[in-house]
Amino acid sequence: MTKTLPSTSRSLPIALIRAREGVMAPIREMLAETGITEQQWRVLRVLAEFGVMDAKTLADRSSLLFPSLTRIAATLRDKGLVTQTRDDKDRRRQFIQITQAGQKIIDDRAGQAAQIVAGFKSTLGAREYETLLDLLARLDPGADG
Amino acid sequence: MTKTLPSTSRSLPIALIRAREGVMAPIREMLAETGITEQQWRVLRVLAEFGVMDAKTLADRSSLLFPSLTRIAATLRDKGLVTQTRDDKDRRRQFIQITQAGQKIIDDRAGQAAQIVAGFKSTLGAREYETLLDLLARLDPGADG
DNA sequence: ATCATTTCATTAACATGTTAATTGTTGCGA
DNA sequence: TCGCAACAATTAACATGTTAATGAAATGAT
Repeated sequence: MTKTLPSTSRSLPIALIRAREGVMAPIREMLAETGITEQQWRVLRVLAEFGVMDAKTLADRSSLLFPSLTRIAATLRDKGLVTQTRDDKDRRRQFIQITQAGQKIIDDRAGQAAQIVAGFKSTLGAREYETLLDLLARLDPGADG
Repeated sequence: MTKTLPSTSRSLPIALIRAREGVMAPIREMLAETGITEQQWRVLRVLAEFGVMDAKTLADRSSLLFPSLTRIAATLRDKGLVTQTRDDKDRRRQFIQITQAGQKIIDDRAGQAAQIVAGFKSTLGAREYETLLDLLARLDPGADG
């Protein structure tokens, strides 16, 4: 027998897109005031959390493809929000570090961003929020499970 | 007190991105053989499910922004997969319809796509799969709830 | 009828997603 | 040492995401 596709209204890929749009809309609105994009914010957040790291690790932790990170890092460097330095031991490699200006953006907006996320958590309820994160993690092949 | 951001590993936006990547990877792989993109596939699926419709409705049902749909519709028209006709009553409007060639792509791949989705459903379990769709819908401001 | 407003659609400009090709380095084995 | 595979990073090329500006057509008030 031939399986039929689910109606688009119950399609998992489309549901993921719409949920992401719903969550990102207020965050993008907040970030618009800072002049940086959602992806640039993600990179700065990872750098703020883990400190200096090589580009490959940064791309992985930011969930960005390498070509995207190349462009984003150049943009952030031009804005003075990160610095790039070559590894003297292995000159193919590059280290990326957040600057004070970059850290200030994180510090200034972290509370606001946390409130937005807290809003969604209270919308779903703390218990279902955790359930959602667990289920999403199980769709990610990069995760443990 | 100031709330702190969740660790990026438990960030809802990042979890949504990674889950979407996990789900889309095998679908993109399948679509690569057909020469159409994920978004083009989404447009064709909506047209196959609902039939001819105006561009605005199509953009909405495909979860695409209007400028994106404009380009995608032009691409699909050039490939002979859809037709575009002006509304004689209101010449601003445009109707878009799937062609036989477009329908054939859907018919040829629908089973394969359904199997991929079924794989995720069995990974999570039918019950949790439905729970996930419900939770995702509650993050979408466009939905009812 | 005329003008301002609204609506549908396209276009522009820039950033990112995605795959493939290319460049510069390192390391290893013949 | 030479040559080559492997790796890090960039660049290229095309498609899409996103916001803003613009064009084109309908609507409504006066």
